[in-house]
Amino acid sequence: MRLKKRDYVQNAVTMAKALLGMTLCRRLDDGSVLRARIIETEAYFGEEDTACHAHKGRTPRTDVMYMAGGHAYVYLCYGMHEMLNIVTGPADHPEAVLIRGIECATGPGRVTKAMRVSRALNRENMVSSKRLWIESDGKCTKFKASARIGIGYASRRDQSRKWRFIVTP
DNA sequence: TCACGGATTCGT
DNA sequence: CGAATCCGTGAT
Repeated sequence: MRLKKRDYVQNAVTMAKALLGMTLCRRLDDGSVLRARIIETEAYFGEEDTACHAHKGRTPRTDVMYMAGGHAYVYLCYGMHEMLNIVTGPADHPEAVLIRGIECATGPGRVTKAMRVSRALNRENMVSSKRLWIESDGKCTKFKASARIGIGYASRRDQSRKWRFIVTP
């Protein structure tokens, strides 16, 4: 079943775990649909999380994270990689889940390449979009938690949080 | 207008 | 493990 708005309006850490095993769906311009099982995620939680892009407050870039859960936040990293995040939580509290891996593509840059996701989908409403959404079969998935990657700029405390989640076989 | 640096990737 | 890569962001 396709996720509804209420499914997205929850804590990003909870959502990051829940998204494991769910299916990321992408309809291309030619009508074909790409589907992939999500196997790795990371949570970014609010201005209090120094690893979160929104920790310095609301800016043109982070504005989308302040929208209600269910929107896509896509940005360019290292000048060359597009990153797909799912905005979660209530409006005005910036939270998001980075999709780090799908079956047959690990690494956030590879995920967007495989699923043909670009910044053109930034701010997309995944509740109503015909181009990007998520489906769940309701099943639980086992996973392991570890520290987030590539956040050396964050506080030691936030670097140590185990907010990276990977499906276990 | 411009200096800074990054939620990475790939090859060795 | 280290270099490539380069545009966007955010402040001036």
